[in-house]
Amino acid sequence: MTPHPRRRRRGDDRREQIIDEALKAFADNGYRSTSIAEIADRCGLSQPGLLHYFPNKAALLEAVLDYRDRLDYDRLGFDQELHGKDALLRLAQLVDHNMHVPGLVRLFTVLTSEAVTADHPAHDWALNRYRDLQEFLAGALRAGIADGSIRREIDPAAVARQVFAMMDGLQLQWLVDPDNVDMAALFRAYIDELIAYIA
Amino acid sequence: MTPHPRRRRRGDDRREQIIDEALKAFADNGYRSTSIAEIADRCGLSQPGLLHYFPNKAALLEAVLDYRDRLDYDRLGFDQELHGKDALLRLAQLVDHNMHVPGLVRLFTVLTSEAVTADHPAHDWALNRYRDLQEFLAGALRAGIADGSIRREIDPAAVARQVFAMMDGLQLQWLVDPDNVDMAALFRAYIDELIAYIA
DNA sequence: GTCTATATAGCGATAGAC
DNA sequence: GTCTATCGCTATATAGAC
Repeated sequence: MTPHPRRRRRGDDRREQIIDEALKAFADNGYRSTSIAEIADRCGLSQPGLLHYFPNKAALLEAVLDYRDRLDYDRLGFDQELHGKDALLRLAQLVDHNMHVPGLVRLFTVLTSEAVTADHPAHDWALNRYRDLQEFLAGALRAGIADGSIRREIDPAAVARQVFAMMDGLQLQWLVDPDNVDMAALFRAYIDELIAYIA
Repeated sequence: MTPHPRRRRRGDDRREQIIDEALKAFADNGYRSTSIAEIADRCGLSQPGLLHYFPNKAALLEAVLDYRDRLDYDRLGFDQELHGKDALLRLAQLVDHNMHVPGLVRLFTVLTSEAVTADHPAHDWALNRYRDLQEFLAGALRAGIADGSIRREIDPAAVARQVFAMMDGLQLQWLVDPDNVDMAALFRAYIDELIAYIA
């Protein structure tokens, strides 16, 4: 209450609110089908009122994606230099958690698929996101090979791609039919078998 | 040339042409972002001219999905009662082939992700498609268990879901970054390991 | 910082002429 | 079978008042 003008500026709150509502809206209907007027409305703003904070729709999308990446990377422990199996188990934990935030999962899934066309404003984001995730896991697997906990014959880059493919594919099936797909259990079963295979 | 009016009606050609162009357009930009005027234009038709063949946009989408399903199910040999490993190898062949038809793959990927919201006109299609595919493969795996070529401990329904998850996830990565993702090789490696594991 | 008003463009669908 | 014309609606973005 009584927001002190020196430290807690109103503008920053508005920005956060807009990003939050935009995230939900993009997750529900994708980027192209969501109007900024609808997002503005959910914030109790007029459409030009929203455009006071973001110059255009693409800039708003970018802010949403930055926010989402920060959440995910924090949860993954991106910087923590995890070794092979630890990184895989961390991913299984992430999928467990994702079942409680369907909105975020839907945002990622809808946007990534929408962004497969090269001219989409989120195409570079999708490309870099896969590269980052793949390098994170491939690095962890290489570390596991180095310390002898993972067999030398396995291909870290290929396994990394397969793991994220399984994760995304299960997310898609879960989103389409949430009551009949236990995403976390299916992913954990895959990870357990994979760990047994690569050890 | 010189189309005989009795057998080869012009209207059927037009319908096929419209479906073909609609498929490409939906694959490029999704359903919601594609206008029927744009599809009509690619066919050398006006927008009301197109609506002479399909009463509305959703009906056109349905025709496109029917067409796509027919292509896929034919290629899978849906009716042929394949046993365990044969069905898995057939899927690997399908992924090989898919690398030559990126448009069809994109159609499926973009539409399925768009259709995760329950009100989307393709939502039921996506749901039934996964159910059909999952039952096809789960049935084949059960047949493999029955004839002793697959271990009794494996869960046919779970493995079937995982296999299609891997397929879809690799498709997504391939579409985002075609030059750096060898979808067919990654899927075949997964299938080979899976066959070794379940045998 | 937020508004009203508006410019400009696109959408799906229908009516009716040829 | 295909067109022009048009309705009613929605979109992004800008101009300018308060």
